Amino acid sequence: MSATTYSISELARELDITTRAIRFYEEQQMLSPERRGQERIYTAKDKVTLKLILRGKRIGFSLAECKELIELYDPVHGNHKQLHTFMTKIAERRAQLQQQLLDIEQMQLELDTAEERCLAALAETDKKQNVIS
Amino acid sequence: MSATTYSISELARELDITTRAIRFYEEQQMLSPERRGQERIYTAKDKVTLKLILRGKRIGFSLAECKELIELYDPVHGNHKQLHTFMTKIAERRAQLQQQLLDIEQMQLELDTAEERCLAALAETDKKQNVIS
DNA sequence: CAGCAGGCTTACGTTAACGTAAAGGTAAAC
DNA sequence: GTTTACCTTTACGTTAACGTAAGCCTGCTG
Repeated sequence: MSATTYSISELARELDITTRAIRFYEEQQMLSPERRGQERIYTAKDKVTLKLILRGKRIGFSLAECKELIELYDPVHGNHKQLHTFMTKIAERRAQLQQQLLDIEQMQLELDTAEERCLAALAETDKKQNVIS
Repeated sequence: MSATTYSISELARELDITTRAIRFYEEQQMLSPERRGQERIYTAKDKVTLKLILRGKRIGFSLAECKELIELYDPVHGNHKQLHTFMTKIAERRAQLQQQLLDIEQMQLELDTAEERCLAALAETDKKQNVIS
């Protein structure tokens, strides 16, 4: 069972990012792919990590925050105190996500009314059109 | 009915941002408060705009995107073609919000399992503690 | 009237997250 | 054997979104 691996450009194509970005994430210690000579070899796990990063970014997390999320996802190795800080961070993230849900709901409502106003205005211009034609 | 107005530092305190940020948003044409001499005078509408900006930022929108949202919120004045571009933008934003909802759901699930692993690990260390004590 | 709180403008500094370019190494293909 | 297609490192450039500081005006207040 030879595990599937990826070259950097394969991953870049598949995830629609640049190789530069991938290397940058490695600089930031969010990835540590194996090497065959100089070349970076990525595993399925690396791909998952990258997807986590991209998802984090989509909801406006900084790379630093994404890194924390990845560490949460990592096998827990810490001591009692570390575990508590982890739990605290998880709670914080949860609260943030909750706030974002509210924000998104509100924004959807506003898009609704904005759309209504647009439609109403369109109806107006259509009327005038009819008068002319 | 003298409308309530705010000084820049009042708004800053209330919304928990700096006066610099508020002035910056004005530079970016997202606000245009009246002046009494040199001093900026903010109305309730300005406050709403600022809240829109802050909410946009919380869900990871750039200021440029926030500005678009504000323009959507503005009284519609455009012509037929403009209205259609507006509607398109609204649809785009809606799709983005929808994706964010999915992303947040996924992340919540992952926080769940991360928390479970933490709790499990805590239970382990507690066991050892008991053996020692 | 000196001092302080708050407001203004102008302008340079800073951080994050890459983009872009230069210079070079390897391996298959023509 | 030299293009072509990748890969590498190093390093400077760029944009967004303010932070920070300097220098100045103004209206109280002790």
